[in-house]
Amino acid sequence: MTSERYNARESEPRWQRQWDEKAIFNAKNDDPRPKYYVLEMFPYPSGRIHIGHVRNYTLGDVLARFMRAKGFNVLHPMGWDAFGLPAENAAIERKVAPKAWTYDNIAAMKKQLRSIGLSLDWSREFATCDPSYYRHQQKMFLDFLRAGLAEREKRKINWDPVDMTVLANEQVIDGRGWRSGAVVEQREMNQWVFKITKYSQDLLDALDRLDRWPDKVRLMQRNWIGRSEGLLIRFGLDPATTPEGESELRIFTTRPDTLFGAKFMAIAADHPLAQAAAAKNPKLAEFIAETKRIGTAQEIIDTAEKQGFDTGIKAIHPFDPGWKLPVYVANFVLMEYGTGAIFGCPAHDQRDLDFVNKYGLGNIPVVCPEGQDPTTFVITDTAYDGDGRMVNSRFLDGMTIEQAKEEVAKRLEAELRGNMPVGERQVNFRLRDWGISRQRYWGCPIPVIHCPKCDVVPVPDKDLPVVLPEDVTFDRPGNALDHHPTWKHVTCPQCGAEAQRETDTMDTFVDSSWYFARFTDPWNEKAPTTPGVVDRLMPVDQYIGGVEHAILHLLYSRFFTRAMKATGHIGLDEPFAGMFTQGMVVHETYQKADGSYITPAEVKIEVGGNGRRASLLTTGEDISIGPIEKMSKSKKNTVDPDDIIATYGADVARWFMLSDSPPDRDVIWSDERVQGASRFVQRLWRLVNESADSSGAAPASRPASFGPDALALRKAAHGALDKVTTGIERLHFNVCLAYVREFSNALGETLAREGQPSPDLAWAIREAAVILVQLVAPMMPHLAEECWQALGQSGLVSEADWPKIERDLLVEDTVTLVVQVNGKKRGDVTVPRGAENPEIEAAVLALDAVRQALGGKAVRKVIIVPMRIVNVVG
RNA sequence: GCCCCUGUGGCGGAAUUGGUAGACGCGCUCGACUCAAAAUCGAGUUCCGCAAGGAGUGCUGGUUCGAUUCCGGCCAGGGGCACCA
Repeated sequence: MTSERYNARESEPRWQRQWDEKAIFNAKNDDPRPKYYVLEMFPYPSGRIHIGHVRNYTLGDVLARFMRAKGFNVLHPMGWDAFGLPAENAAIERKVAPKAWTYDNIAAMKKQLRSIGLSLDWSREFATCDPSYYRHQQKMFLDFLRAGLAEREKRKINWDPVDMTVLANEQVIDGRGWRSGAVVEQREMNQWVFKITKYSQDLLDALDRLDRWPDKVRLMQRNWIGRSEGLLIRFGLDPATTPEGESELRIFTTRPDTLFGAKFMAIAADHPLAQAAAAKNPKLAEFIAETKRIGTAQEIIDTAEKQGFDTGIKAIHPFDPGWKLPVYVANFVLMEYGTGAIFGCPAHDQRDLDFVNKYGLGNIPVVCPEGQDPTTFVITDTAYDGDGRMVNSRFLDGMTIEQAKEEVAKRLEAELRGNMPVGERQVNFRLRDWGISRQRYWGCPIPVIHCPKCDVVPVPDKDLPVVLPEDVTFDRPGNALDHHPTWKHVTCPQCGAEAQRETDTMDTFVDSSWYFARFTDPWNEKAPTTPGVVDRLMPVDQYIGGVEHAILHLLYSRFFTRAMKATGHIGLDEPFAGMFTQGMVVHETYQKADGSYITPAEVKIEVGGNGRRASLLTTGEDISIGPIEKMSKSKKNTVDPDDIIATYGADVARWFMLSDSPPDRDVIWSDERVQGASRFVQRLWRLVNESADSSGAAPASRPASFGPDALALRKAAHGALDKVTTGIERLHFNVCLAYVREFSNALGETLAREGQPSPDLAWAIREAAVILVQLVAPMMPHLAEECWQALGQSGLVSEADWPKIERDLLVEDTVTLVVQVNGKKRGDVTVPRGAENPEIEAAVLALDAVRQALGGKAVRKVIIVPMRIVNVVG
């Protein structure tokens, strides 16, 4: 018997080397078995992995190892999202080249990742900053350009003044840059965009079919795409009040039913009509300028009061030529959405109501709630946006909102001004095209050349890749690529004239929008993907990552895959068949009396009768235990994966990550519980060794029959196997671990019995131990290998087939039914499996507890739920 | 403001399609082993009650033989979006 403790520090690197040498985790592209593609979001090589990575990759690894055991050709690759600003910041702060810094970080992180014991196919590893990757990205950019999926546009863009770069709308959070946190300014610039809006409807519709995605993520994407159905209406303008050359005002509305409640029109400050009117009205021009100035800081917009300025222009109501509506420039109307103009119906829109109340324009209710007398229905401070019947609306009166919308649309579609219908049904999306130009050095160069004669000229395929120069300096702010003395100066590929390279690089979200496809054949030097391969290994069956990428990365990837399909690089639309968003790792915070934060390592926790106390290890002074928060450097509540692995081993870290919380919820890092995981590792090691000892005399072949002890153990083993199997398939890892522990307790109890086991029990113990080790193998692979060896099993457990469930063992001969009287539990009754209802009823009614609970009352009804419960109603 | 999610012991959390609430673990209490500690093993641990028994899944109504689960209304916490027409 082994009394030695399991030594993870010695064991783990040994097994990692063995897996490595045998290359057992490498997927083959010509493997005939069904494939299973597990992917965790690849990391940015910041230099160190954090505990969140450990959780992310452990979740994926359990699935990968499980599916491999189930006989799938598992693709489980890893790479590096290696372009991005931190490398440039490091270059500025530490005078190291971005490339060297990045690759050093990759080497360091790879070493750390290996220490977790992940079953990754490292043969497919790549970094997105490598020309062998981004050359294909440049190729696809040119393909997109030819297909009309990439365009150059003069656009109002979000400028981050700290990072000195453009940000996509998605990257502006609360008016600030997502990375720098600086207040974002609006500027006009030439921009490369990807035409994601061409797929707005498709990206929306396909969400319904992504049934293995979290509802939450689908909903977020739905909202982000923001489809709204409505009516485009061309309002005529009163010529007497209108600047030369302007004759109509186009608005978009989702509420055409409220047209008779209109009190004003409002247009954006940068609407052409506003500009035209401002030409003759200095005060208006001043108002517009003011609005735009405020418009640069999102924070102020959010808190700004609704303001307007009467242009003097009058619009004509489409149903009544005599009805004139004042046209205001308003600070709450955006040029970017719809047509940059609205009609205001104050009675049924709070914002419009606030506006008219400020400028004294009044309101007329046109929708009256059911049961309310229309003649007394008045709106003062609160707009009514509920359901009801149309009132004060001429031919619409009495209709429902839906009927009125339809009627207005029908009439305005039929009415012509000039040759154009006055109304036109339209669908609007909130989604904007994806601006990808970044004024940065450390990114994928956009492969075009600006020629003074030929304009924008794509770099010819034969000249790809356009490689980043390495001799760059970061001595002044802005784009180091643009500052390079020679790189941008080239001749035009078409006419040979002196020309300039595009010095903008691509948003790093482009890099991560197709890496999953590249993993299918990263060795292909000629093309981004290989036709026969990519469609066999894609889509990703299970993608795992943080919910923070629910919109940006996932939506971009869905678009990019469609664009790749349109340009012949892939055969499918949706890259991720299954998506899982894992929770964060959080930790308590600790603060000294002066409010400064203390790291967990510096704190001693004592648990007494009156709760937990914390004190400083060094001085013993009292420390207050603060709220549980996301791990962050500023709160100092982080734990270092290296420390954890050095102290406890990777298996303990993995087991802990899986054990406490469901994977989609936050998990609280707690030292006590990590120690609990550590205890289980030792317990399992003892249990397996004891099993090996007590089953030494087991017969080589399966006994013909089993005694009650052996049978009970076998039932426990196969029961656990069954539950863990379905648990892993559903990603309910925390529950799986509970079943594993339950089963290990059962094995422990069997082993604790006195005396030498009989041959059949010895055989059952061996079987149980083997199954236990296999159940644990996806979660704690190193320990499992060690145990596998201790049990004398051949080969590696990482290569073993998943055990076969003997379903006969899951079926009991007798069934214990809970007995209730009037819904309250009063006992139970055990009957033979397949007993008939009258038989059960008789047995139940014969119970003393039942008779007592009935207290002499007659039985009105007996409800029997097969295999579960009997309820006697008295 | 709009949309969504989540509320179960001291704690993390279990609980097929409505069918024994609290699996499993952490912590705690008591005991065994030990000179002692650690480790390990055993017993207990939702609340009230000596017990019999009763109450109990945020609160409150409802549907049902039966509700943590379904429906209505509140309350609390978390997340997403936002002058979006």
